[in-house]
Amino acid sequence: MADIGIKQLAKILGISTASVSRALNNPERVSDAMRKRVQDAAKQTGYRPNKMGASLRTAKTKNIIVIIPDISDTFNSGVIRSIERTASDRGYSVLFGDTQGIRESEIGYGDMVRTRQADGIICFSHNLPFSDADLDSDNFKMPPIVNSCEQLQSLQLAGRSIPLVTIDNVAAGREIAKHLLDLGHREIAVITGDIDSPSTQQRLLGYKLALKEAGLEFNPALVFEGEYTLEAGSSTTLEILSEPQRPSAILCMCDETALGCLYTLKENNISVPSDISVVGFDDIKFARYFSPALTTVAQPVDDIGRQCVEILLDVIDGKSVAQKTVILPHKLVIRDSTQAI
Amino acid sequence: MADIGIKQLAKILGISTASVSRALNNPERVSDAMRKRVQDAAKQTGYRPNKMGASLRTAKTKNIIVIIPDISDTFNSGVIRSIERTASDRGYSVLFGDTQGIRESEIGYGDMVRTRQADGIICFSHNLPFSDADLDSDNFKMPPIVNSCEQLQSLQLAGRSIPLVTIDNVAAGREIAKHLLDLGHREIAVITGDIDSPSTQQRLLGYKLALKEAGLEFNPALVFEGEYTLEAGSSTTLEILSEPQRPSAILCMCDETALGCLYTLKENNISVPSDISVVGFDDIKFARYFSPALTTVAQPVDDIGRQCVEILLDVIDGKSVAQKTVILPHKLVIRDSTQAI
DNA sequence: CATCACAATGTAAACGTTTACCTAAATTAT
DNA sequence: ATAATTTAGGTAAACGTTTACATTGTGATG
Repeated sequence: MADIGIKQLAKILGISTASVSRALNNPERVSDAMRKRVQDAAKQTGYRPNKMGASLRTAKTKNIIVIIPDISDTFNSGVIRSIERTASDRGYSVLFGDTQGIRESEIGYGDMVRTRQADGIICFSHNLPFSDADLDSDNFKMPPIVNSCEQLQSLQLAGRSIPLVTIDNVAAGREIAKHLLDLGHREIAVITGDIDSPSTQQRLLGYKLALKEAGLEFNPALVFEGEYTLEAGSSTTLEILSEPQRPSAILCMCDETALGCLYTLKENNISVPSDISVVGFDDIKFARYFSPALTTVAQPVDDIGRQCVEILLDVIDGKSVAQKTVILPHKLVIRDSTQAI
Repeated sequence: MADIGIKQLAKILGISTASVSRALNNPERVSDAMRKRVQDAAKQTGYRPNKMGASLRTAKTKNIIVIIPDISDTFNSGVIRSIERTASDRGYSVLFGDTQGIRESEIGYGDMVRTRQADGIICFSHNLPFSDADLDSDNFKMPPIVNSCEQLQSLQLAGRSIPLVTIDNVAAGREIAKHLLDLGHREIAVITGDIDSPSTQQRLLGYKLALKEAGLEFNPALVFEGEYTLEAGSSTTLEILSEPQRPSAILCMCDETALGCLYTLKENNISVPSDISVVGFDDIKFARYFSPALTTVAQPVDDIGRQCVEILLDVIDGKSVAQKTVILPHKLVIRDSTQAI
C-alpha cells in the first residue's frame, strides 16, 4: 500500500474525513473509542497528513524564515542554532536565506511570506526585506517580523515599529573601551564592521562616550572601516601598522576581526598583549582557545535566538507584544589579550 | 487593495485563471499581448501566487531539507552555506534541521518529506532519517536523499544505494599520517570523532595504512576517542598528556579538535611544533589564523555543498544519477604546526 | 412525557493553484 | 475552396486538508 490520504483512511475505517481530522488534531472533540481507532489506524497505515493541504486550508505554514547575510559567520550560526531549536520545539520549521548582503536577495526572501511559504521573518539585516516600492505603497501590510541584533535604519521604518532583540551595543562598546582606558591605553585604534550598520555605529558611539568620560579627545584617524570577517581583521590591521603612529590597543568590533588582527600582529612580530592589547566582540566559541585568549564582549547567543522566535510567534499569533524591543545583557570577558600599558 | 488571488486578477482582466497561470508560468503558451497584459497587471496589483496552492496541485514543494547534527559547527556551516546558495539558484528553498545527533529528531525531520513539506533530503548523519520500522516495511519507498560527508551504516542500507558526496577519507587520513611519518614521527596519538562515525573509522583506517607502509606496528593505546568539538580537543589532549609516554605528534580528525588540542598544549607549556606536532582535518577558516597555523587536510566545502544539491535535484527530477557516489579531491595543507622530529 | 441541551459524527464547501480537455478561430495544405 | 492542422484561450476538476453547519442520538430537566 503506497501513500495514503485522509480520504482513504476514512474509507478504510468507514467514517468521514472530518472525524479523522478531528481525532488527529483535536482529540478532545471525539469519543475515546473513535480517537483510539483512528490513531491506531493512522499508525498502522503510516498515514502522514499532507502539510500542503492543511496549510492551504488553514493559511498557516508553520514555517518561519530567517534572513541572514552569512550563515557561516560563527556568531550568526550560534544564533541560528538557537533559533532552529526553539522553533522546532514550538512546532515550527525554519527556512534559511543567505543573502550575502545583497539587497535583491533580501527582498526575494522577504517575498516568501507573501507567497505563503512562511508565516513570519527573523531578519539579521538592518534593511527590511521589502522593496522600497512595496514599503511606500499604502496597501502594504507589514508581515510578522522581528529583527535580530541589528536595529533597522530609521528612514525605512517610517514610524513603524518592528520588534528587536539585541544587546545594548553602545553600553557594550563603552564598556570594553573603558576596559582599555582603565588599563592606561590612550591611543586606541578601532576596526569597525560595515560603517553603515547600526551595530557598528552604536559600538563606535560607546567608544566615543568612554573616551569623553576619560576626558580624551576622539581622533577619527584611529577608526578603520573593516568587515566582520577574519580576512578584514587581518588586512585592516596591516593598514593600521602602516600608519606613522602605532596605537597601544586595537578594539575590534567582532571576534573574527580580532582573530584576524591577532594573526597579523603575530606575523609582524608584535606581541599581544605586551606590545599591543586587542579586544573583540561577540565571544565566539573560538575566542577563548586562541593565543592569547581574547578579551571580548559576550553576547547571549542562545537567548537572542530564543527570544527572537518567541516574540515572532507571539506576533504571528496576534498576541500583542508588550515589549517591542528586548535588550539582553552582555558581559565583558577579560582574558589574556589585554594588559596595562 | 489587500492581497489578491489568481481569481481576482483573472476577473480584473476579464480572462480565465488558466490564462493568468499560463502567462506567468508558461509564457510561451500564450500570445504576446496576453503575456504582457497579465504580467503588467500582476506587477501592478502586487499579485503573488500562493505557493501552497501551487504545491498542493503540483505535488512539488521546491523545498529541500538538510539534516545536520550541529548547524553551528564551522565545517558544517560552510557546507550549509554552499547548499543554500546553489539551492536558491535553482529555485529551491532550504529547511534546516539541527538534530543534536538525536535519533528521534533525525526521524522527525526525515518525516517532513512524507508530509510533503520538502521534496528531498540532504543528510549529514550516518543514519537514515527514518525509523527502523519504516525501513523494514515493504511499502516503504525511499524518498530522494543524498548523504553528505558521512557514508551510511551498511546495515541500514539493506542493499539500497544512496548517493554520497564526500572526500576519500581513508586516502586523506593516510596522507596526513604519512606527512607526520615522513617528518620522522613514530609515536603519533590520534584524537578521533565519534568512533561510530564512518568518517572517523575511515580516517583511522588511513592512519593504520600509513603506519603499515612505514613498517610500523599500530598501537591501539595511541587512539583516543573524542568528538568533533573544541572542548573535546582540549579535554582529550589532557588525557593524552596524563599518559606515561608522550607522543611526538597528535593527529586530530577535525580542526576544531585540533584547535582545542593546541590550546591545551600551550596551557601546559608544550610548544608546537617543537615539542609536539599537531595536525587537523577540514581546513576550517580559522585554521590558518591560529598560532601556530594549523597543518590540515582541506575539504572542498563549496563543491561538496553544490554537488549535494545538484545530485539531489537530479534524483528529484527522476533523472538517473549516473555516478552514485562522488569523491571530491581533498588537499594536504602544510602550515606551521608540524615539523621534523 | 415532552422538551432541551449537548455530544458525536457526517456533509460538503472552501483554501488557491495547475492542467487535461474542449472549443473556436486562424493558418496551412491540397 | 475545402479539409486539416495549429494556436489561443476557456471550463472545470483536482490536489488534501479543515471546519461551518447540519444531523442524529442520548441523557437530563420540567
